[in-house]
Amino acid sequence: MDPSTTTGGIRSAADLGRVIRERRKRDGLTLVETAGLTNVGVRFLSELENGKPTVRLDKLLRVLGALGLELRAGDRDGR
Amino acid sequence: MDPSTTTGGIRSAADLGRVIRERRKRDGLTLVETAGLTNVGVRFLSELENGKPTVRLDKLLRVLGALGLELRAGDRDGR
DNA sequence: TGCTTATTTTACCGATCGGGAAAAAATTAG
DNA sequence: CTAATTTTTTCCCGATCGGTAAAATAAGCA
Repeated sequence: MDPSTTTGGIRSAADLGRVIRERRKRDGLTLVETAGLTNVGVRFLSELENGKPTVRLDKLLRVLGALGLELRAGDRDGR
Repeated sequence: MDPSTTTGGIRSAADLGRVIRERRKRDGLTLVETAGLTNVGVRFLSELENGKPTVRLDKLLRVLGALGLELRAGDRDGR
């Protein structure tokens, strides 16, 4: 199961941070590089990946986009 | 296709707002009610549903949770 | 193993903005 | 036209985030 890059449900900032970091690593990118191509600070990116709960949506979306990720919303029970 | 409550990809705050409002309406809830059970202000909720890009993640997640929604991240191409 | 280098985390400062409460204004429903 | 719902102000404290530098970790290599 779970063949593609689908993640388990994201219910917390920590979950999200995990997903992002995992993807970034998979792409062999450093924080500095990623920050550069997303127009966010390195510090922000680090905090984001570490599950800071109060990050702003726009910044978050920018990072996801740059990493080729996209969000989806659905019932908690899943697929 | 798309049998469950799966949404198209969420790439902007506007997309997200749309999903949230749709779901809230489907549940027959008012902003005041929803704000109450999510511990966020009515103003925030209104702005969120109208696509304010700078909302904070924690508040956002709280609302999604209260509405029985969950986020998922995957490749832009989808499933 | 120990050392060097690459990467990440954290501390500061300052400008900017988020969002709660409450009420008025505006839009929608009945 | 009246009641209900949503949007928008106002006041305002507290926190975010960028840039930068230093500290702490992780990686890489002989």
